[in-house]
Amino acid sequence: MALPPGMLPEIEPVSRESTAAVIARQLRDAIMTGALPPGTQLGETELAARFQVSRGPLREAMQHLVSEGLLRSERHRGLFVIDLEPGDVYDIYAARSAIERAAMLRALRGGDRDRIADVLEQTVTEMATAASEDDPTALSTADLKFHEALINASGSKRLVRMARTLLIETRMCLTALQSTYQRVEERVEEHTKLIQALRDGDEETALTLLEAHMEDAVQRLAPGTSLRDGEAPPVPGNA
Amino acid sequence: MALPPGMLPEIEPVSRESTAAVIARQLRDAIMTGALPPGTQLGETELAARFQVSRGPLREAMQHLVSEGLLRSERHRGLFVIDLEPGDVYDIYAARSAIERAAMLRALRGGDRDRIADVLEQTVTEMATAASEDDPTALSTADLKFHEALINASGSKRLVRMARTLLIETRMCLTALQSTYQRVEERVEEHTKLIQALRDGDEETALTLLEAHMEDAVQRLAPGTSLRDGEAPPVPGNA
DNA sequence: CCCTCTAGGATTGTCGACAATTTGCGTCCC
DNA sequence: GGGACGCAAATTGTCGACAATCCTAGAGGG
Repeated sequence: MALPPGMLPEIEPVSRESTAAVIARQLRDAIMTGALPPGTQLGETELAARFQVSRGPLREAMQHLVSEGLLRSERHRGLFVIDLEPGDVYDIYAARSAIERAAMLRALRGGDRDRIADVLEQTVTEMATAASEDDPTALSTADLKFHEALINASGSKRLVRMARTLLIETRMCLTALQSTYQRVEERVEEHTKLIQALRDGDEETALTLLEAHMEDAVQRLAPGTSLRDGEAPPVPGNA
Repeated sequence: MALPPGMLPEIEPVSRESTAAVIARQLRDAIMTGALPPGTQLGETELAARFQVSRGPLREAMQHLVSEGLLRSERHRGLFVIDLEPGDVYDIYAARSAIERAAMLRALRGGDRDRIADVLEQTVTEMATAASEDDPTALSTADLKFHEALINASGSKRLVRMARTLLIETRMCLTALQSTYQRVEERVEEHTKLIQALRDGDEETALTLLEAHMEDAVQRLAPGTSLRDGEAPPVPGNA
C-alpha cells in the first residue's frame, strides 16, 4: 500500500518454488532434451545424491512426473523414462490437435487477436533466427514455444495444464527421431500463415492450417499414419 | 504356461495399488462427492491419523492430487480443496468439449462403432434406471460414466489421462451447484441421439450434438456464458 | 544338461523425529 | 487508542534409518 504501483515490479518470495518442483523441472528438461534417454532407470538413491537432497522431496518430484506421464513406475522395481512407441507419436499428435484446436478457437473468439498474433510472431522470429543459423535444436525449441504461447493465449488453465506434458512428449519425439523435418523455410512459413489467419479472424482457414500442420508432423514422424484415420495402423503400441 | 488359459481369470498381485494411490483415490472420491467441500484445508497430520499411515505416503497422494489440479498447495500454509469459480465452469466444459470431440472423432473413425455404441448404451440404461428411480446422484454418476466410456473407447492413453481430472471437476460442479438439470428424459435422450449418430457414422451430427450437449450444460451451470464466445464474460475468475 | 530352490544384494516403501517457516495473538511504545 | 514489534504455537518441509519386496546368481538335485 505504501509502495506506489509500478515500482518493484517483479519481486517474489525468495524461494517461490518447492524443492520438489525444482527437481521435477530439471528432470523434465533432461528427459525433454534426451539427456535421459527413454527407458533409463532412475535410482532414487543415486539421484538424491546428485541433487544433494533427501529421498523425500525427490520422491515427490518423481511421483509428479509419473502422474504427468513422463515416467512409468513399476512397484518395487524402479522408475523408468517412458519410451515412445510409434503408436504414441500418433496419440500425442492427436491429443495436441484437439488441445490446440480448442486453444485456437478461444484465441480467435477472445477479441485480443492482434495482441496474441504479436506474441506468436515473436516466437516465429526466433524460429527464423534459428533457421538462418542452422540450429535445429533452437528451431525446435522456438517451434514448441510457438505452440505453448498459442495455448497460453487461450487463457484456459486446463488447456495449459494438459498441454504441458504433450509438448514435452513432442520434444521427446523430435529429439528421439532426430527428425530432419521439411525445409526450414516451409516450417516457418506454416506458422506465419497460421498467425495471419488468426489475425484475420478466419476461423476455417486457421483450423484447417492447424490440422494440416499436425497431420504433416505425424506423417513425418510416423510414416504411414494419419490423424484422419481413427486408429494407428502399424503397431499395437497403444491401448 | 502350466495354467490353461481361461482359468483364474482375474488374479492380481495382492496389493496391486500403492498406498499413496489408494489414499489419492479415496480423497478424489471425497472431493468429487462433496464430502470435502471446496476450500477445505487438509491437514497432513490429521489425515495421516485418519488413514493410519505415516505422512510420507500421504504427502505423495496429496502431491498427486495437486498436480491433477484438485488441490492447491500454498507453501508452508497447507493444502486446500480447489474452489470452482464461475469462470472455471466455463473452462472445464471448454476443455471437455475439446477432449470429447477428439474422442468422438476417433470412435467414429476407429471402425468399431457398433461395439462402442453398445458399451455406451449400457451406461444410458443405467441413466434411465436412475432417472426412473428419481436418484439424481446415480443419474449424474451414470452420465459421467457415459462420457468416461466414450473417452476410453477412443483408445487414446492421453485423452483418457487428461479427461480424468476434467470429469472429477465436472462432478464437483454438479454437486456444488446441485444442478436441477433439465427434464431427465431429455437428458437421457441427448445421450441416446449421440449414440445413434455414432452408430450411423454420421460425423457432423455426432459432433454437433456433442457440442450442443456441452453448451447446454454450461448455460445451465453458468448462466450467461457460452462456449461459442471465446471468453467467460461474467467474472475475472480465470487466468 | 536343465530345472528348482535358496541365499545375497539392491532397490523401493514406510516410518518417526528434527528443522524451517508462517500465522495469530499478546505486549509495548507512541 | 492505534500501530508495530516480537514471541509462541501449529503446520509444513526435510532428513536419516528401518522394513518389505524383488531381481540375480549360484548351488544342489533330478
